[in-house]
Amino acid sequence: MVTLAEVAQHAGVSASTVSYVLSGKRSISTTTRRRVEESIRKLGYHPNAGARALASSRSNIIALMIPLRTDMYVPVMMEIAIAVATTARTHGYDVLLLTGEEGPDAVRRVTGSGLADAMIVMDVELDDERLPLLRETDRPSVLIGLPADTTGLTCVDLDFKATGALCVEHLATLGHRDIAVIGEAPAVYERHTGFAERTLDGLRTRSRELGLRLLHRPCEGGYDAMAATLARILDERPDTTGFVVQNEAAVEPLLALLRQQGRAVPEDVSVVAVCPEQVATQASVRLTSVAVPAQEMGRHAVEQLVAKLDGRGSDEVVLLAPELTVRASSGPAPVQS
Amino acid sequence: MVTLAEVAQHAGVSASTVSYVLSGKRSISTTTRRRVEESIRKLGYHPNAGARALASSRSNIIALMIPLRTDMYVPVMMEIAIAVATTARTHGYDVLLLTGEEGPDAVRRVTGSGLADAMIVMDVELDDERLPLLRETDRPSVLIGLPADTTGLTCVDLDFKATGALCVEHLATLGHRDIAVIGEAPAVYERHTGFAERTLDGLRTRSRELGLRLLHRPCEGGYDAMAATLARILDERPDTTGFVVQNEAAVEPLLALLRQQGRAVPEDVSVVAVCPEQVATQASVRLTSVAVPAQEMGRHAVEQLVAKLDGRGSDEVVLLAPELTVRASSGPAPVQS
DNA sequence: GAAAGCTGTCGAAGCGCTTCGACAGCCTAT
DNA sequence: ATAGGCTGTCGAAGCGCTTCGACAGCTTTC
Repeated sequence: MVTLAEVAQHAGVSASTVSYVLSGKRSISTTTRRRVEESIRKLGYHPNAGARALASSRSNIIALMIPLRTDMYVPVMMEIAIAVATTARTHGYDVLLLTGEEGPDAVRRVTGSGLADAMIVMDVELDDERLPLLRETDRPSVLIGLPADTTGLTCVDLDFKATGALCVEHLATLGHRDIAVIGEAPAVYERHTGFAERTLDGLRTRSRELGLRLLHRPCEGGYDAMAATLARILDERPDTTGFVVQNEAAVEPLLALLRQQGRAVPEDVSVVAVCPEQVATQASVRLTSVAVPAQEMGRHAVEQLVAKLDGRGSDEVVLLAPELTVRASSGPAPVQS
Repeated sequence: MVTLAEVAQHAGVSASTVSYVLSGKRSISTTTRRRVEESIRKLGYHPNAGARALASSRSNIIALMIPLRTDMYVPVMMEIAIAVATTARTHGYDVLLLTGEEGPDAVRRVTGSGLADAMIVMDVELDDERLPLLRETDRPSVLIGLPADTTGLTCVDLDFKATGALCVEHLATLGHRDIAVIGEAPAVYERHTGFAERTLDGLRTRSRELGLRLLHRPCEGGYDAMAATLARILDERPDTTGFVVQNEAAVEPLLALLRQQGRAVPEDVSVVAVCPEQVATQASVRLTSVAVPAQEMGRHAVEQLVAKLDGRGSDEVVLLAPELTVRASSGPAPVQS
């Protein structure tokens, strides 16, 4: 391993000079800088991460806590993770991958050991047990998601309430009066994951305002679960003509079932999905949808964090505005028979 | 931040004693050990990661390079990543997430800086440019995937050649003579990703041995692409009764199209998929499939790596045996008309 | 032309830990 | 009783870097 000292010797300067060339924290003459940079290149020098962290008490690592379970939104999680990793790199940070498994202990361990300078927490529950720790530590953090109480926290998320409202509005504009919501698996609601409840809130509030009838049914992914759920919905509300789906794994089964039952999309029923773009465009009917802006969320979270680490930035909640893209799965409600 | 020295003082012992309690590298009397442990608990001590890394030249971090593109196998990647992270934790390691973006430079940076003790590389291409670096560095590494030349490398992967053979055998046993393979996107083959080519190899070799007719067509995911590909296949080989699908995003579209064309699964045509279990069980027809053992691959990779870091273990290629699970999408070939 | 201010460089301290050698105190074997 | 061997503990060195204060050699200012 090449060390700073060796570079210094090779360039004929002191170690501190090399350090300052690297960090830019003091001015260095152009000639010296060039000589040092040349030596660094020639020797293939890479600063030792441990030594750096020890001396500067900065590890240049951002911790990312992802959910352990993979019962939902896997591609979204992955996209966020990748956006976080690439954005972090552009700011000189690396990303440490933590699973939710350890729970609050992971937070303690990471902040206590100085392993990471800051952390991003995904899959936040409404009353998450990690929140008190995040609030009291001096390490910056950003949540992707929205807990019940956001005081002293920085959050980034899609505005799911507005998303729900947007879906309902779209269907209402097309003349639909009876709308069914096919939601995430029951476990997701039981866990009080914020986004699911907020979407529902938006759906309900706006429906009421617009005088629509709304029926919400959670649904496991997969064909069989969807079949049962759909049967129930059509039994309870035979006049349903609008569907809002917030469960990737239910999208394709729903379309298949509707087709099978002779209900044409969008002529007889309209479907609006809340899902990644890829799912919407690759489905068997191109779906009118509100996209989950995974990449933007990841990027934004890192940028907030870097700002905080640089002493800029402050606690705030950023809710990204939803955008509804009209595709082939929604159209005017059929004329009342 | 609580330091080792403070713990030592609190427990009335020297710093080195505390260190030895923590590492277990020298014997410590039970009474002392207990006293120290008590102090650690009381003070909420966490060893400083940087200092540790510097003094021991061990960071206790494993780097995981995941592919940047998300054009295939996202859930598999995620499952591997999570398995790696959780397995690593049970051995006292954390995981650093690197995207393929930086390419070979990431390898240089990580090994040069001592950021990670070892690395796991996913999405290996047949002639990957990171391989020379991995071979010459003294840091252990494990590839998930199989390059063309494995000398001096440790690899874990599903035996995709055997997987291909297994799919063909299953269909042959059921009496199918004309088989079509719906593969990954063309880009995947152009990139010479090992698994795709190896599967194809297995499919072809075994077909030849069994006297079957085999047609391979790459396919982008999604409904439209699948429609075009299927039309082509049935045009070229109208007698096709067996399908092997190796592209998650093509599975559901294929089933929908077959249904739409009045080809019943499994009465008229059989479908065998190479995909994660979840996809197979949640599809609109429960799919006969060979599972990609993502979790096992991740776990195995970490265990190999830990063995190497402990001075045990050696270079070897481990190909996991494929297992075909018969479900509802395959059955006897229809009687020749 | 002396005081004051810059600029560019250096030396040394110290970050918190691991680990090596030393050694005190005790037990066992002769 | 004494040499030798264990066991448990300590002190000190050192890992490779950052950063602070010092200062030499300039330039500017009145």
